Amino acid sequence: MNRYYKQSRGLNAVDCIIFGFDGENLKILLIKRGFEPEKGKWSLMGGFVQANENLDQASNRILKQLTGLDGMYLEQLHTFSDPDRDPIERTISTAYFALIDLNKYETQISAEYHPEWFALKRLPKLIFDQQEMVEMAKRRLRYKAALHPIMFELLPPRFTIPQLQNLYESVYNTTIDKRNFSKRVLATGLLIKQDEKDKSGSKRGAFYYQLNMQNYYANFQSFLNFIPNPTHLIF
Amino acid sequence: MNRYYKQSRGLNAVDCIIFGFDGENLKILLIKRGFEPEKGKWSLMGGFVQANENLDQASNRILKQLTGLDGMYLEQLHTFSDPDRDPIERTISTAYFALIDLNKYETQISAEYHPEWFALKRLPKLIFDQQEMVEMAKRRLRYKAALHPIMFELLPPRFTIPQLQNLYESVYNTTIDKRNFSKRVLATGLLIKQDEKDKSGSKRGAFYYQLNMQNYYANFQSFLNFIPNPTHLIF
DNA sequence: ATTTTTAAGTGTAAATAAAACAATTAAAAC
DNA sequence: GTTTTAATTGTTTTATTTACACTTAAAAAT
Repeated sequence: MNRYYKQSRGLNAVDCIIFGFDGENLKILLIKRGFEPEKGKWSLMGGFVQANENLDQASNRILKQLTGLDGMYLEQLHTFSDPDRDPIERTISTAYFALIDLNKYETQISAEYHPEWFALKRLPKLIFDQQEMVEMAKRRLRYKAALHPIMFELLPPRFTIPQLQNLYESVYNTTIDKRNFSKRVLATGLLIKQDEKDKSGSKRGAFYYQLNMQNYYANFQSFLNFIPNPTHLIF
Repeated sequence: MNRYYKQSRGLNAVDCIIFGFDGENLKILLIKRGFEPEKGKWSLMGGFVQANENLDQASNRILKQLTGLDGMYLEQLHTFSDPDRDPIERTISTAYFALIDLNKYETQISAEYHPEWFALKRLPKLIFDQQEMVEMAKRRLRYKAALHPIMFELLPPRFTIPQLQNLYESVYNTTIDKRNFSKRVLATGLLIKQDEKDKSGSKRGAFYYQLNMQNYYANFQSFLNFIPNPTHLIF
């Protein structure tokens, strides 16, 4: 036997929801779709899965193509499979969500896709079922970040506590008491204080911190609680 | 255009990890695979996705075939996609995990699959990458049940607090103080005490409770905390 | 009938964690 | 040197979680 008999075959694709943070707003990276149907419309970066690769490899390949970056935080989100989600032919697409340090990303690498960052609050209309993919990715990010220290993936290697707090506040659209916030994050043992300060945000300057990578990997799976009242937050 | 050009097409399947609880042990339902390759080996219940259905529909169809049951708790888990995971031809499989009330399930409905319940601790060897699927499903169940009230899906409509505690203890392989446990579950407002007792487990008998369905659906997305010290539990 | 056995049911105090709250300080700008 | 701005830091109060043991209902045994 070299094929299963009488089964319908289709295409498999991946679509990537790429999150970045510019210090103000949580954003996602969109491209202008380069082929029909819906050519020229805003779209998630995606592509077909090749015969010799799995979904993780496909999404990594596609992200590298667009951003030039390797080894970013990448997580399988959900597989979308409505028979008619792609009008051309049946295509089952697995959505991945990626977190990148927006500063590392260089536009010129992928000029052919005309990529642009859009604030989550001001997304353009997306093709197919990608709106739903983005909604799910937002929910997942909020869910996961309430419990695990993944937000660091959106920041540069050196960051300040006020920057980190801004990020949390913007993802959860809330405000957090800064005394309690800094107590909490420092109590995790994940941060190492640097000697230098970031002077860009204020006159006094704020000390840089770096991740303690050892503790980071060791504690990644344990629960955190950065967000006040997670009991009452609905995701 | 009526097809994408020069792309490789393949099969899509679903595989179901079906959990049940017999009062003692957490179990999963396996079948004897009915076709080659690996015919006659223990396997998850699964099947190919048809042209006119999405993955949720496919998994529901397959679960109905095996158990005769509709509308059980069912959640997409992860899509497994290594190019050679199925030796016959490329098949990308999406794993679903299902929670059912083991009492509702009737063996005779699906005699052709020779299904059997196996305690998680004593699983037979499974085909392909299904071992990995089961591992992931176990992790997901423990993760999710620590935060959301999904364990009720494994119990009959009327259950006792000691039964519920047994279930939690067996899923987390731990012991919980019964005073604290009952305080916690009653504090959720999810349980309605019945007049009758279950006399099967003890001389004195334990009062039955039922889910308050209104609160159940309303609070499903909020976090719970049934498990002592979730901060220190590693999933 | 009385006693024994078994698991169900229940309350309080101590410890820990989370929330509320405001004054001081570093450094640039003027 | 004075002003301005945001960073930094600690304590008190409140809420939650944990630890801990005796009483009771009901069947079974005598």
